[in-house]
Amino acid sequence: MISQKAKYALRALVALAKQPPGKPTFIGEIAETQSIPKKFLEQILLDLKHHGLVASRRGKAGGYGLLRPADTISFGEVLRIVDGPIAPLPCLSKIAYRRCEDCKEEASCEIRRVFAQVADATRGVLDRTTIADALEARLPARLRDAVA
Amino acid sequence: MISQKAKYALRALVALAKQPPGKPTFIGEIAETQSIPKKFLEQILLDLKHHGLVASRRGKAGGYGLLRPADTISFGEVLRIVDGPIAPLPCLSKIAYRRCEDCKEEASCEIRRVFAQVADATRGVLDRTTIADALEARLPARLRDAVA
DNA sequence: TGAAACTATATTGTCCCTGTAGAGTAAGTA
DNA sequence: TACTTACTCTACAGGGACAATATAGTTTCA
Repeated sequence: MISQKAKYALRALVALAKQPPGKPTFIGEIAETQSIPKKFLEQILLDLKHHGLVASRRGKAGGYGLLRPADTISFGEVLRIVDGPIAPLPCLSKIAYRRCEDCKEEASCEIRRVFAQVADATRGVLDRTTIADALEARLPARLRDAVA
Repeated sequence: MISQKAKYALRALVALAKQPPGKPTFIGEIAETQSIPKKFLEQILLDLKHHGLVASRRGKAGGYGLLRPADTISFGEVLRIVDGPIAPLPCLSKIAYRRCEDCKEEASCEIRRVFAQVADATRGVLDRTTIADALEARLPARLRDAVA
C-alpha cells in the first residue's frame, strides 16, 4: 500500500499538469478540488519543491506550478521522494540499500530472489509511467504491452 | 516493503519445505537456523496453522510441518495472510476492497489506472511463485519470461 | 513425573502516518 | 505605506501498526 501522502502528491501533480503552464495555481484550489487537507498539502508541495519537481511564487498572484514537463516526471520518482524506497525488501533497494540483518547469504536467499522479480515488475511500470501518461485516457502502448 | 513478519513467515515455510515431509520440525530449530525470535515465530506459525498452511504436533516429538505440498503454497497467499492486502491502493484490493474516501469517480481516477498496472504486475509474480519454486536455484521459465 | 514443545492472550515500546497549529516571510494592490 | 493574500517552515500531537516479550497454560512422550 502506498501512503495517503503519496496519493495526495500524485493527485496534486496531475492537477497541476492539467493547468496551463506558466500560470501558478493556488494551493487552496488544489486542496479543494482534490479533497486534500490544505495544510497537509502545503507540506507535500514544499517537499516536491525541494526536490525540483514544482516551483512556487508567493504573494497574491502566487501558487504552484510544474517545474519540469509532465512527461519527464515519473510515478517512481514521486513515490521515492514521498514514501522512500519502492523495493519490497531493503536489500533490493537501489536508493537505500540495506542488508537484511537476519540473512546469512544474500546470493542464496530464496526470498530475495523472488522479490527481485517483484521489484523489477513494479519498477517497470512506475519508472516508465509519467504524470503526462496518467492524463491520457488510454495507456501508452509500451505500458499496455509490458503488462499483458 | 513487506513486513519483517512476512519475511519470517516465508523463510520458515521455505525451511519446512526443505525437511523430509511427515516428520515435524521444532520451532526452536527453525528459529535458530533462520535467526528468528522464537516467541515471535510461534505466533507466526500459529497463524499459518489457522489458515491451513502448516500442521503441528505437540509434545516431546512435536513440531511443525507443511500441511500442503510446497508447490501449492504461493507467496501471494502467505503475504495476504500475514500482511493483508497486496494491492497498492485499497480500491484495487481483491480481498479487501475499500473505496478511496477522497476520490470522486473511480473509473476516471488517473492514479488508480496506473496502479492497477502495478497490482497486476505484482500479482503476476507473487501468485504464480510457490514455496517450491523458491527452492530451485533457477526460476521456472514461466516466471523468467513474464518479467523479461 | 518431568521435560520439551506447542497454545493462547496480554502487554510493551517504538516508530511512522496523518494531520494540525502558529508564527513568519514575501508579493502584489490600493 | 498599509493591507491582504498566499506561501514557508518548524514543531508537535494523536492513533495505529509493527516487532517483540511475558506469562500462563496444555499436551505428549520417555
